[in-house]
Amino acid sequence: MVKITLPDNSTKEFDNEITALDVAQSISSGLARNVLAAEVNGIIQDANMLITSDSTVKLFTWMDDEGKAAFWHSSAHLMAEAIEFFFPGAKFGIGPNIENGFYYDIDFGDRVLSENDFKKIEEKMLATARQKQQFTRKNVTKAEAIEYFSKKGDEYKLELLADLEDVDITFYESGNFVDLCRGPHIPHTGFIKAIKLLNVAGAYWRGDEKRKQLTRIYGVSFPKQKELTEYLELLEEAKKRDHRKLGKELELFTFSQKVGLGLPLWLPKGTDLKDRLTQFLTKVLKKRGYEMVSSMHIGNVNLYKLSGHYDKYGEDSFHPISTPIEGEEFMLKPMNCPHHCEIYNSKPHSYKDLPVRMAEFGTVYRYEQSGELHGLTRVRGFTQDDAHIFCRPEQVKKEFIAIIDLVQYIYKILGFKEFVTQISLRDKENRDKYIGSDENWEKAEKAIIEASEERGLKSKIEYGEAAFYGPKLDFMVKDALGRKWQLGTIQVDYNLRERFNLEYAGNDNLKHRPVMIHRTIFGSLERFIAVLIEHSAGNFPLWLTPEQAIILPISEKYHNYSKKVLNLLNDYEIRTQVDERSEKTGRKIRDAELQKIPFMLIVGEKEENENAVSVRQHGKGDLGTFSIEDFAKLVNKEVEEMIKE
RNA sequence: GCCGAUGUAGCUCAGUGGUAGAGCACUUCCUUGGUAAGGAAGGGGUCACGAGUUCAACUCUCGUCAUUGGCUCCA
Repeated sequence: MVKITLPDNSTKEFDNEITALDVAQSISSGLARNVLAAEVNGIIQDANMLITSDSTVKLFTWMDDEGKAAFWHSSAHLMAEAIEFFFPGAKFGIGPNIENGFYYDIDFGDRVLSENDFKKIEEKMLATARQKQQFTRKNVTKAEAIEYFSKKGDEYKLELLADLEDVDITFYESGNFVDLCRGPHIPHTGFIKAIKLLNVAGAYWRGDEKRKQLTRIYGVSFPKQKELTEYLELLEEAKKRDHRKLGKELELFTFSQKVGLGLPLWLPKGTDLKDRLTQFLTKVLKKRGYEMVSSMHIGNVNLYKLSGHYDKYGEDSFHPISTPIEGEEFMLKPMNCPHHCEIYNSKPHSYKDLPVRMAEFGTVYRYEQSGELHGLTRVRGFTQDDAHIFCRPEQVKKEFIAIIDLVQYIYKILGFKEFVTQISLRDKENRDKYIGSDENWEKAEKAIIEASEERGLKSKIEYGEAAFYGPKLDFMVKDALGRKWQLGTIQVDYNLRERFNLEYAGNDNLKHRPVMIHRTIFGSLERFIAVLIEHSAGNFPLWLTPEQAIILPISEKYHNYSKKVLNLLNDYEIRTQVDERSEKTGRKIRDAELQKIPFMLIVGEKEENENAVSVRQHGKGDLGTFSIEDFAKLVNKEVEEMIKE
């Protein structure tokens, strides 16, 4: 007799040994047809594994992340089998499932695999899938496993084996492919109905750039063709929203080989957008007790040696430049914090002055590897929306909460409704990697956790992800396509206050060290604007967009009236232009729509007579006739609504 | 930096071992038109760059640079 407890706490009893599939069958045959994997007493395993004693069972289908994981993991095996068929002797590294699909790292020896090979591999995979091959699990000893892969000549699997204990080593066999694998796998390959191999890439064996580079093949698979189609449509949509494409089309920024890699050139409209963003943020920050400061683009190399950044990141910075006569060395500023420390040190501080909140839109330069550069999201020169807060230890939590509120407010205004947070703490095992006393760390970690809880954030806690100088809280926004982007970060720092001898006089009249908090909301303006472009598909919020409206005269006869409208709207601080080209109205509308300008104001005889404009909204169509003043009020009211706290 | 792919007009892209193409954009002219492309003519390219093979290279080979998908890195 086996007693099975299900997640809803109901129980079922069976006479014999059973599998999770049998459990599913006892509930409904529909469920049984869809079960991909199961969790038995907390362990995720194959749905067809025998259950011999009373157990708690959870069943996973395609609707569950665990089900998808098994599905994609099995798809990776299926791909490996097909690849082994076409490329006998290929050696296999690892082939896991990932967030959206799977990959397999493979050593093809002298052969090269290209995307041209995808089609035949996909077809082979589908043909195999249709055979409903079972994944057979086999317990093997370490010696047996080593013998198998030695014979096969797969040194990667042998290396993986070397790290495994001689217990619970399992092989999975499906068709002609045998793999060292922990599982779980789906019951048979027949579930896999749609497959798409996406791209090939080089990937270092075990992520170590000193080791051999294997060929990584990414793919995705689904139980229904329709889901694959939808997924591919999502990828298409992402392509359409690519900020590099839209940045060009909307004339926001460009790059030039002559200027240099990773050094963006902001065009007039992009500059306008960026400036408006910084102006808005400046206003918000001042309201919240921040003071704006500014520092230069270069700093003495000794400054960064003092801060410790030179030792740690000197390799990733531009080489020092020297003054022509004295030979004094300067570096392009890689971060703002040392400069801000010196601003703090420019006068003595009392505990009464704290916290000091110092903000700067500081442009910094970092040597990013050439292969890393990507549009505006990874560049060599960028502007941080940086701030440093110098406060007393007991103020840390309050400051943290204030920053969390600020970040939330800003994201909301910019149209990001969802974000997730991660708290990065010390590695529990290895505390030597960090500087600062245990006491301070504990205080700071506690403050972060409490602040996060107090604001109802469901932060994921990661141990070992903290910076060497303190714990941090990171913000990741979700964009309109559900993609996550890391933007803001709040970090506590116990390093710089020692190195820069930061102090304040306490109420005991003794010198104390302030706690320093680094924080950014966007990370970098460049990166943020890239994310904003992709999130909004170039349809920026009305308050932020470079051009809010465009005036479209029906013909030359109305150019004078158009200019009158332009001047009036300018008086209302509405950003607009007149399209004076000798084109038909339909054409002007089309071009304005493509430029994603929020409002088109069509003016002709009727409007001139009535002192009005005919308003068409981007993506929506004709809104009817408005007096110029009413239109201005409409825009300004909407803008006000958008940015009010 | 490493592995793969790509590089033809301002943009999007065809194309062939034998004198370089389209659409859009641009210029000029005609047109003055009411809610997503009016018409005509014209200008514009060392086919990324440099070598090699060939009677002949935009095309084939190699190298360089850049772009791109990843890997590694990210104060």
